Amino acid sequence: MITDPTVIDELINQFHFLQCADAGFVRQFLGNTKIMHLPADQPICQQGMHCSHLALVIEGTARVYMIGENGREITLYRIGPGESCILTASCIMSQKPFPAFAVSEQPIQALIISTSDVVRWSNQEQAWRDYLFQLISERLSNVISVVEEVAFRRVDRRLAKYLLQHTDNDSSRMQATHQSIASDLGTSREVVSRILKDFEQQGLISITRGAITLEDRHRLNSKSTD
Amino acid sequence: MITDPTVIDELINQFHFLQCADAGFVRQFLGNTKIMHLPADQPICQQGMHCSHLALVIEGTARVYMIGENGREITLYRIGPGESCILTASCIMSQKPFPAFAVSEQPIQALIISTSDVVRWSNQEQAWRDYLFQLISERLSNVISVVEEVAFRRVDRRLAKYLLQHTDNDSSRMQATHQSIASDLGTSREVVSRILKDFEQQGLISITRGAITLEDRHRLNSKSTD
DNA sequence: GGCTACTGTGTGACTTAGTCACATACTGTG
DNA sequence: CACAGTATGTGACTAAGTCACACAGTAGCC
Repeated sequence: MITDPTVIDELINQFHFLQCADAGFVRQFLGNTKIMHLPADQPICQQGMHCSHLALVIEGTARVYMIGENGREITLYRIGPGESCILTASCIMSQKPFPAFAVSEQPIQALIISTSDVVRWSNQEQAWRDYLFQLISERLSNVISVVEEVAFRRVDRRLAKYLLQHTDNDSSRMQATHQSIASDLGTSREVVSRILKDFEQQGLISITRGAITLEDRHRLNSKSTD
Repeated sequence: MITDPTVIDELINQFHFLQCADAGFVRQFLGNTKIMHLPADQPICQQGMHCSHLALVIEGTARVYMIGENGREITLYRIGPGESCILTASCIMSQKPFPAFAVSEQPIQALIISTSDVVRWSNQEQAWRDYLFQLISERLSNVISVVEEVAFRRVDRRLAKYLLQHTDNDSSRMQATHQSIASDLGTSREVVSRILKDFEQQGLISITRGAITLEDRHRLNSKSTD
């Protein structure tokens, strides 16, 4: 049950479907959900789990990833504000176990919705339904582009792109260990270390423990495309 | 418009949602769809296309795959009777371009539904909606398991599994070129050829032009798991 | 039959990736 | 400053992908 009008305003602002939905639904929605807080680096879903709730992220991010037999990881996608762990939704709608892992990265504030409400509302309110479809579709194309990456693209180019995407244009600096990068890309730490070292020797980046600074975004960009 | 009562019986039998749906919807459904025939090896969707129709497969199969920069292919999943090119549905619901390719493998007989009907019915009929959610979710987990395969599993083991999955227990023979196998697995023809040759030398299979016969399913199975 | 074009397969040499077993370096805590 | 814990570096090796080209089976055609 959510009552604070400031919070309600924020929610309506962030979750577009609440703007399109009719007033009765919004009332019901606010009456049946609650806000949850979760610290950073907490597991959210385990592989094989059955999901009992759907979380809509208000603040913070979560990472959804798989673990291979060898212990290597690969990130499927991240969930940010306004999004939801749609794999959960997908599991709810198809009643299958969750095929991956999810963990909070930053502290998370999220709306919690019970599976029964998820299903009920999807039969009742078009705005909610559209939101669900939208998210699942989004994730499907996310995951498909992950397939493309791992199946076809060279690690050095993927890494170059990754560095560009994870830094601002001005600061050009990112906090990350080689292991965390490897886990995102689905490769091994040694490979990342070697390629980074190579980039450094070419003057594209500079490396310090736990952080990387881009020195030549332009040349790095041409590396990433070929 | 579909009127033939035999055909209607078959459809209701094959598409479960028609059994759950109310009579009015079924009437509407049959009134607004038509049956299409497509020969084998015809392109269905191109990457980047906007989908104008959804096809529900009655008979035959289609393959949904991606092509990498280098020309290599990887199969994301196949669509069989009772299923639908749900990527299309996903594109329809999220209004995004199609991120892959689809091609008929065997001759296809399919129900054609316009995008507007897809959307309209999803707002109107729960059985149809559930069918869509179910399919998209299914595909999402399909594609996720493809990620797992390519990111973590060795090609020889994936190939062993592939051979077992694509042969009956009794005949143990399959028609396929090394290239077609490579395109399914997302690797290159040479790699498949070499591994197959290796399997042959170990007495697990025998190879003839365009076909493979399994000689020792049991040992092949232990190869596939490790 | 024999010629030809086409498709399918084999192979070596080379590059890129991933694995394993370590060595080494940095950082915070007491 | 010593220590434990985390982060990175490196060589040797295996697995996978690329490239160039050889060669074998098949079908059509005269």
